[in-house]
Amino acid sequence: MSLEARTVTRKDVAKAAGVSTSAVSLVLNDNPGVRISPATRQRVREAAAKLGYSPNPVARALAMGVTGNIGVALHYIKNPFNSFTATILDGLWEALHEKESYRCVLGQGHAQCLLGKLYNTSSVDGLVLIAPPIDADDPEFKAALERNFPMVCVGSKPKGAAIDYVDIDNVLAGYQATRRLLDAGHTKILHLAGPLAENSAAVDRQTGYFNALREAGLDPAEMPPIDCSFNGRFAQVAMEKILSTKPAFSAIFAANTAMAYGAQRILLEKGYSVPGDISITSIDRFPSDGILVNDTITRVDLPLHDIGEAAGRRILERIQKTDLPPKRIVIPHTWYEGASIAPAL
Amino acid sequence: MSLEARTVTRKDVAKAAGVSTSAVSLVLNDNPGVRISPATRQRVREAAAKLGYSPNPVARALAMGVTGNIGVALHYIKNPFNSFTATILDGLWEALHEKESYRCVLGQGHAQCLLGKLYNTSSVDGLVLIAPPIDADDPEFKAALERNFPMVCVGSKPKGAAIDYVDIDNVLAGYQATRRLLDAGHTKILHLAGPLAENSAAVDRQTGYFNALREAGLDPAEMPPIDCSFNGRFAQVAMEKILSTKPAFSAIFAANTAMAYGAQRILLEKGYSVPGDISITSIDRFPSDGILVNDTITRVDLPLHDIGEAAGRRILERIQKTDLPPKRIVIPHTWYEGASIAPAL
DNA sequence: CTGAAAGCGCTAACAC
DNA sequence: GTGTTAGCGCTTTCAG
Repeated sequence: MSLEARTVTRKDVAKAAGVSTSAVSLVLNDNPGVRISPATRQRVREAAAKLGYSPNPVARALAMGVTGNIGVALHYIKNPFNSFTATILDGLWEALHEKESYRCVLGQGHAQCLLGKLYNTSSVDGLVLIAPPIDADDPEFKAALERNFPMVCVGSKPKGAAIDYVDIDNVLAGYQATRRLLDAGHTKILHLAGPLAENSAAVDRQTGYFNALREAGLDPAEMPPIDCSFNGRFAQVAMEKILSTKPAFSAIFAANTAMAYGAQRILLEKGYSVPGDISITSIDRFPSDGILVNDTITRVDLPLHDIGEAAGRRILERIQKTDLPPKRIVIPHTWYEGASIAPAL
Repeated sequence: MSLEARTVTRKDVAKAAGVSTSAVSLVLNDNPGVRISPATRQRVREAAAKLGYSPNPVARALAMGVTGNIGVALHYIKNPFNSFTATILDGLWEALHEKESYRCVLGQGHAQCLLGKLYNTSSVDGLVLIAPPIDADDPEFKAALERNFPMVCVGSKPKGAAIDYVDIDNVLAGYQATRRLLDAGHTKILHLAGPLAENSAAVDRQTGYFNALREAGLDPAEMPPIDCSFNGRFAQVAMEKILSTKPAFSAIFAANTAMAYGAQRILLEKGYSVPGDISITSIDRFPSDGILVNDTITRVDLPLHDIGEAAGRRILERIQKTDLPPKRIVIPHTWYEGASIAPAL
């Protein structure tokens, strides 16, 4: 009897109720197919209640081989809980609580310890990877994939991996954002891309951009997209550099709004007007906290909550039936008409 | 050998390395005080690496009695991941990853299952309660408290509970927000309070409001605060009702910005100008995503990130030394001068 | 220095 | 119907 009161276990309940320990399990788990006299049930329940017994989830997990929690791998190095991930989590959360109540275990997302720390065979029953910065032949990732460990990717996936993948149609989104500018008469459209090397969404959006240009008879090679790493700062730096040479564009398609705002900021600072001189489109969402935001950039709106929800439902599905074929789940997006586009001169 | 490859265990490693299973543990855990021949160590490590062995965390947790993860109880019924909690989590996260890498287990926060589901004696090593809607004599809560189970409250705490509590000085904040209006010459100040019945922060802010009024020789009883439950909608409803009778106030102190914006919205709709006709102060923060927000309400700024960080450090401390006396941790806040105050006429 | 053995608390198959 | 028993995978004491 140490400082902390001894934890009450099945044994105590069994003794108190005058039954065997397994009887306790059977009663408390309402094990179907096993019938126990109502009198016994009653006694067990009472004893459990009186002693304040609740089964040790760790022991239970060890015995049953399931933990009841699913891991979420966030990868944003510095601030994993921005409003982007938060909205996804919110949707995920909702899905995970629809039926049984799974818990979310949040894991650090540095590539190396991503899987090793979180997954580890049995600490979680499944894994939701939010825009994972892993590549397809990461050994841990490959092992998990081969073992058929339940995983679903959100918003981006390791190149070429056969794995569930939830996202919008990024090619379409990139196409629409570009097309909108083309329709307004713009022909010189600068594309601020995301991290093309590691983010499949960035690549897809760029593809959409290329498609739209080609469809309009323009040459994508004329103005190569700029990799700003989905980062507003980088976009600012890039813009400054570009503007220092005479700009040969009248519009920008930024692959996310952080870059869009970064670019806009510099444009305004340098005396350009938006959309007067330069039009902008983007792909992203806003924090929907009911706070009034300066909501001006015309864009594809990301249904983050829905994406999270779909991911949640899918991981549950996959935990149930571990041998489902990998599936791409496309969430429909919408278009938001802001005030960042003007007709080309 | 079922569909899923058999998981590789200590035994396999032991066999492969030609040692006993305990030797494996000893080597892999770098158990101090136990010396093992470098040759053996080497062989064990190699075998483990080759087999891709990693210890089962559940079994380990059961054997050691610690899980390495800390539970976070969110209570916002509908959308737990708003930018408010996200910012706290972000700070918490940072603290939890400073040394060893604890994991966060997120739990549903409905009062009943809050503790029962999450805490359960050994599924988590400690608990961070974010503005918990529990009361001090909830049996589970009391039991945990008595057992000295590591817990810390953030932003609000069960009335009268002897428990660690991290927050700003809400009385001071309420005082400052009110005082600022008084200094501008306002004497009829409406207070939109939070859920006074269950949220200690709301109560404290109200106390600050009362203090400021009294100090100025005004009678707090003249215009009773309105409980809007920290909710923008409720604030809107309340405002409409109040405005339908001739408003007898020239300023509003809203205990959070959701209410402030809710109130402002109705005021604008009804043709009042802010701050022309009505001045507003508040206590809150904004999403700092680098997105341009319409940042006009003058207010006390909530250092949410710092609060989360402090909570993380504290829970770690408390896990280490389980018998620390309960402590109130006050995080300094700052003042943000927006544009929502005009001198009283 | 190494290996055997006893749990951690729970579940589930299997006799009684 | 009810109780006994053998693990789940790991740690750790205690002999060898």
